[in-house]
Amino acid sequence: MSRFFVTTPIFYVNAKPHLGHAFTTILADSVSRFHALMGEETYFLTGTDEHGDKIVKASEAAGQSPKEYADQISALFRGLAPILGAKPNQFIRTTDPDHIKTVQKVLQKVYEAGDIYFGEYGGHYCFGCERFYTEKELVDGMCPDHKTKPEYIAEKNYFFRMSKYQGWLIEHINEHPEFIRPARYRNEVLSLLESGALEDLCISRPKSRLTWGIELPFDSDFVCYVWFDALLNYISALNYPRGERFKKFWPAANHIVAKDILKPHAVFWPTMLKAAGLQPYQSLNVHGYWLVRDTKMSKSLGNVVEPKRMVDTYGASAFRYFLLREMAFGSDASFTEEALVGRLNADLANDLGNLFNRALAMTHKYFEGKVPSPDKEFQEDAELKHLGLEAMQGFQANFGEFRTARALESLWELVRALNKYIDQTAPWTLFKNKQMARLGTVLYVVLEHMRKVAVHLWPVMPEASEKMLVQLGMPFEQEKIALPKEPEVWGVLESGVAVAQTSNLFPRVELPEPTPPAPKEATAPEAKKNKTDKPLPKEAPAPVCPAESIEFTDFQKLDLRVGTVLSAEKHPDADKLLVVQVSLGEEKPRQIVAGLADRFSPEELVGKQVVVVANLAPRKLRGFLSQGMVLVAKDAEVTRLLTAAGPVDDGGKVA
RNA sequence: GGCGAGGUAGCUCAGUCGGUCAGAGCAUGCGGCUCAUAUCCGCAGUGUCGGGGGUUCAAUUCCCUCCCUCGCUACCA
Repeated sequence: MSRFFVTTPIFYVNAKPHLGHAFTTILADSVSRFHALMGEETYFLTGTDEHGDKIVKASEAAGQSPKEYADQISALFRGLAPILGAKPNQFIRTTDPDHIKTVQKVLQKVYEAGDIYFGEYGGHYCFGCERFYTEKELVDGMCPDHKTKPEYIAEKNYFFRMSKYQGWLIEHINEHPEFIRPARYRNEVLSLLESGALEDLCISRPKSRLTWGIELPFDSDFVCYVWFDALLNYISALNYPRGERFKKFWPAANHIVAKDILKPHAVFWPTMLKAAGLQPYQSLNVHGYWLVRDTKMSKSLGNVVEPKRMVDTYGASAFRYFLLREMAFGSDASFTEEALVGRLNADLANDLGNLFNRALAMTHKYFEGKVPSPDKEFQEDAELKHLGLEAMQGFQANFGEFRTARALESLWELVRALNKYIDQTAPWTLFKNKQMARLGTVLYVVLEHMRKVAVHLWPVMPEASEKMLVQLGMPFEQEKIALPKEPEVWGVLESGVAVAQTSNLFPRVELPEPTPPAPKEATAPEAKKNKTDKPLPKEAPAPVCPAESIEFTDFQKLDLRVGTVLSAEKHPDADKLLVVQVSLGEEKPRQIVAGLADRFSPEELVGKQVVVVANLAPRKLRGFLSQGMVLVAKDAEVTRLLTAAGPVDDGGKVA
């Protein structure tokens, strides 16, 4: 029996679950179910990633210990799958003792193999900042923040000899087209690998700076870098190295990730596996982002779609269908409730739901609710079967490669063909003409195809699919379904079996009342149907700020000052940069490197009063220290300096 | 600036190793049916397949160039 292991990334517990996490989980669940129906033994893994500096910071902010904090957020993620109708086989946490042991085993193994070595890292440590600075970051040899000379510390860190495997990885990717897909991400990784030398990966953090992590087995003064720890969940969950699961499911691993974590999965992870003497995973499947009204949605922005509300409002099946139907594999997609409602009505209510309802109703009207026996096959029956065969094959081929949108598109060709077939054969006319044998055949052909559709939809909408099958008098039994044969088998539905009287799985829905403002032209049918005699209310002013709001104290963190530009010149080694000296009423003028050379000439700036961010962390830009940021206002057309309406003393505060 | 991916009907997209390849769904208009969830079926469109140039008997599909969008990166602060 062939095997299929599918994973989501383990989600980082520094924020609550949102649409992106929901999608990844739904996609993993659906492909897992698909492969199960295809006759494979499947294992579906998800979980949470809980170590690292960011978690420490977040827990401090919440006034909790890292573990308490991680427990709390992890529980939210654990609760996500059931809401979505997803059934992972395992939920792993990187704080699980078994995982920790495995990570240490692998570290030890790679260490003994000689692929982990001591190296001296960074060196310039500023005690004020509690961090290292690279040569590049230092300003005249001083800490840019504290203006003190950092101490040179030869901090020993452990490095993974990743560079050693660069050639191997390139070759492996070239030889296995399915290793990273879709191809655009494969190309991206290849160009990354081929463009320059891969550096070794620093995989340790000294405990003096971070203790919230897994201790290195060969040096108790260090903990493991969070990515090295996290990626290993994929095998620790299988009880590497001796577990039954590991023997069964490795290397049949198919990872699903969003495009932001492509590099760790496409570069770190395979080279880690290679170094540990393990075979690389089978495929890395990269999907895009869900945008919200074409604006980026992420943990750090406030415009997060709440998966639970969508499920509560529309049902898990419809929500899953929409996400899997709408996002082209690898590309970004836009989430709007209008689009969701549009799909739900057009595809599910009108096409599929109505098909079920009309077919069941006719079975009751003409055959007392029992599946009729088919008689002689007509040409039109054969044609429909052929179309159905191709539709189902198309579904399977695409779903197997994670292209769920195309798979569903293909299956819907059958759904639409069934509606058409009913119209063409006109059962109501056959009934009137007492052609019962033909009528029985027609209805049987429709019902049997509906069964096939329902079975294929199980991975996408398990709940709805099972209800459809109950309505057809054939409750879902996973063991009895052989999806690979479904396109061709015929006559599975038994004649004489009672079917449901009606089907109301997908009622039409309207957009919930406080209709969100639609900046773009609405595409949902409701937009037109809601038209009344009254003129539409004047469009509300577009929400100006999609970003999350901040507290006043956050604003206060900014030290905005007015200053006069004393001089400005082009940066000698940069096209876009100007080096300007701005008087802020301090002893010395500030040197600010501004990316304005393409918009302003140096002469335009000299003598002007500008607004600058005075407490921005200083940084060297192309060799020149920049101690602030000059603010401008811009639209699509112009860029203008931000200034006060009248003269203000240099150093005047903006508040 | 460099690298990469794209620009195809109002919208979302499919497609072409150059020759019925100008398509699907949604939206729009008209017509039909009545089994059905005001559902379904049929018909009708519009498109300079981003602009320009080139190769060819023939290009949306190949080459060059320009413009625009997005991603990564950088001299983005």
